[in-house]
Amino acid sequence: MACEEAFFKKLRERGFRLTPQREMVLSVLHQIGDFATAEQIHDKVHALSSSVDISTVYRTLDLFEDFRMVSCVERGDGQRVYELLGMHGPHLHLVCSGCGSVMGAELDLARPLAVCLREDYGFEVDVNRLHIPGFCHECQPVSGEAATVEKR
Amino acid sequence: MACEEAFFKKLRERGFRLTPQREMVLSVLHQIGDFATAEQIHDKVHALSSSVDISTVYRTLDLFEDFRMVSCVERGDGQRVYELLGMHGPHLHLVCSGCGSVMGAELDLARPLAVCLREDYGFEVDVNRLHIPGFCHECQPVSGEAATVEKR
DNA sequence: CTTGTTATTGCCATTATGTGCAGTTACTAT
DNA sequence: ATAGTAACTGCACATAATGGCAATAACAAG
Repeated sequence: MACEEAFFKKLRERGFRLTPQREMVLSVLHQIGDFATAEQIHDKVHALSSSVDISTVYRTLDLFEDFRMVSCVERGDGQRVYELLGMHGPHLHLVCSGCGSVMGAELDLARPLAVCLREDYGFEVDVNRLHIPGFCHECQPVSGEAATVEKR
Repeated sequence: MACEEAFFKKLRERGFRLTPQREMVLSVLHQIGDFATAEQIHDKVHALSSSVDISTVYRTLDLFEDFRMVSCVERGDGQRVYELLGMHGPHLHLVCSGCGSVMGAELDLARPLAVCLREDYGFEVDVNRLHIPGFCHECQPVSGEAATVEKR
């Protein structure tokens, strides 16, 4: 695939190396095509080559994130999920605190806020990494008040 | 302090109990008056009563968060810091990916975005929990391009 | 004050993720 | 093709945070 070639080239240009592990992680991400945990990714990579360690998967995902190839969102439960960017391109992540689902949203919606924060606070927002907590349509909090605390 | 009394009352109304551990955590948060990690908080609580376990501190902070007494932000390094709300009231958190500092910002700035997301996506943003990654004034990324990946 | 109920705690095991290091291997230049 | 160099990996271990559970203790009612 052309986009992968381009990525591999960019890797090498910056002094990184193209290893089988990195190829496999990328391929698995492609195959999954959706959000996946590091462990799910590792499972699939492990099926291809059983000696690949999960720490390598983590490091690879970090690298891909630096390269804006994948983005990572913290799901409601204490686990992170990784998504291959690419065709969809970068977008906002709406993370539902109720069901843990992650929805993509138009990135430009955050632009005005970014401008405000730059002008008023000198803060340069990294919109790519912005993820927004709240409740999706199905999980709307009961009544108008959010400050209701439930007993476990 | 009046605000603490009010909180304790609210606790009891909802069937929670007022324990010395919870009092101590609250008092320590007050004393610190700034962002602190769970471990920093635990250290200070431990000085007051040496048998208090760190898991209790975590659970207490979670509870306080549910009650909107504290808010928690994920700092750049993989650690979370907790802040006592109260006088400052809720606000946006601007988290610098460079130095890890956390800056407060006017909460209303996020309102227009929240409205968009509600109308276009049926997503109810939890502005209290919104924290925004980027770079503070001191840590502005070099040149205009953010996609530069450095070798470790 | 005594007693009963059950939220809470401390302890310890477990999970998810990150790190240090020595051996391995992708790439570069000969 | 060969050798040199430094990025990368696998392993073992470190760390932050969470969960299970029996013992404890806060609160309500008598």
